[in-house]
Amino acid sequence: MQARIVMLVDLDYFYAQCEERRNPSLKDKPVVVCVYSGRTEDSGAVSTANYVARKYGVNSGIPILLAKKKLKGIDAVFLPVDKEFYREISDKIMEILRSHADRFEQVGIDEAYMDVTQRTKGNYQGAKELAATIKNDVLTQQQLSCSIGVGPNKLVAKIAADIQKPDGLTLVKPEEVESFLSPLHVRRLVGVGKKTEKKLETLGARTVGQLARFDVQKLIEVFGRKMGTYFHNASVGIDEEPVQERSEPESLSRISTLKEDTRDLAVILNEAYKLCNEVHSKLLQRGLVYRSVSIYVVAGDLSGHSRSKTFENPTSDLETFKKTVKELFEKFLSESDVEARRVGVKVSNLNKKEELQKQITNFFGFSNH
DNA sequence: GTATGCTTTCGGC
DNA sequence: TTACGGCCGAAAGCATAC
Repeated sequence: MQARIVMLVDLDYFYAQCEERRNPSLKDKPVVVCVYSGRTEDSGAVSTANYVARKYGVNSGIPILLAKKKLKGIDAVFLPVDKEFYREISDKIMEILRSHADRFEQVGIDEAYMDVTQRTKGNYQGAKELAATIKNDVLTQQQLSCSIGVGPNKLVAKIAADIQKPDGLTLVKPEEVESFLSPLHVRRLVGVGKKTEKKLETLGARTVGQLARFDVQKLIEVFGRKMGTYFHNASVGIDEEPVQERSEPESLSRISTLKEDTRDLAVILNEAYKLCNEVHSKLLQRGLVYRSVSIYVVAGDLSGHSRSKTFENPTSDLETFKKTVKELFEKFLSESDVEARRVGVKVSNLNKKEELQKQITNFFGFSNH
């Protein structure tokens, strides 16, 4: 059993960089890729901005109108998201990355983990050269830059990739892991959210280094065996999570913004059913069945609310989906007095249809041995 | 007590 | 002065099971 070498490849400011590639004259201007909600002209939020725009404080998630204010008087370009175009580019780049990996795991549209232990023979100089080759291949074949983190596992590779970007390459060798992680805030560890951060702070652990000095037993007392052990391991850079193909998504959802805020069930369902149709057609395309249905409401004050229901048995039925969505919105409206600004629907607990049938067949047909 | 499953909320991109 | 998406998986809280 050899020590692993894992890479995390992150495509830089992905949507905006795709737009720069399509129209290179944008390159020296602020480029702001926006999700327009359609409620009013320019209502919506910024999805991604290039680094020229970021210098002006234009970051992901801010309102489009705020971005325009920050860029007032500047020769900036605002574009709507073109997800299909980005998806095409992503697919081609992921193919390149996959060809350089022993094992490959795509995470979202612009990130992937690669296990490169075998082909680098566990050698970090080899890994550095491979990473440089990958960056060069992506640049010459698809004209996009990326940032790569290299380390002994996914946890370290992911954090390393964040150290230098855009166009970064950061290696953290096993003997460097401790000094690399020590000064970082505990919040950077996967599994540490706001509440856990608070709890750890109370215990006196703000940084990963401070967490590492805690007795495992103490952590187990506070967080339970599973999480306590996990936190201890993470704090000293131990992470055994394998790089694994992610074949299917865990959930499929659609959300959209209403013309105006409302509590009118008919208006809400009219929109929600359209979303159901779209989610359902994606389900069929992928040959998936669902076991849970959720609805989502963003209120006028932008607070989020949801309701969900899980069935005993999986189904792919559209009418069941819509009926459940209706029940959940009725439930939500009776329990809450907020007005809906955006409404969404989601299916989760997904499974491949054929595999389900295989399981049933196996169970009923071939289990008598 | 700890694990597991379900529901709701949070937060990254 | 305010302004505000869409999608995903992770986190957190709770109930129940072992």
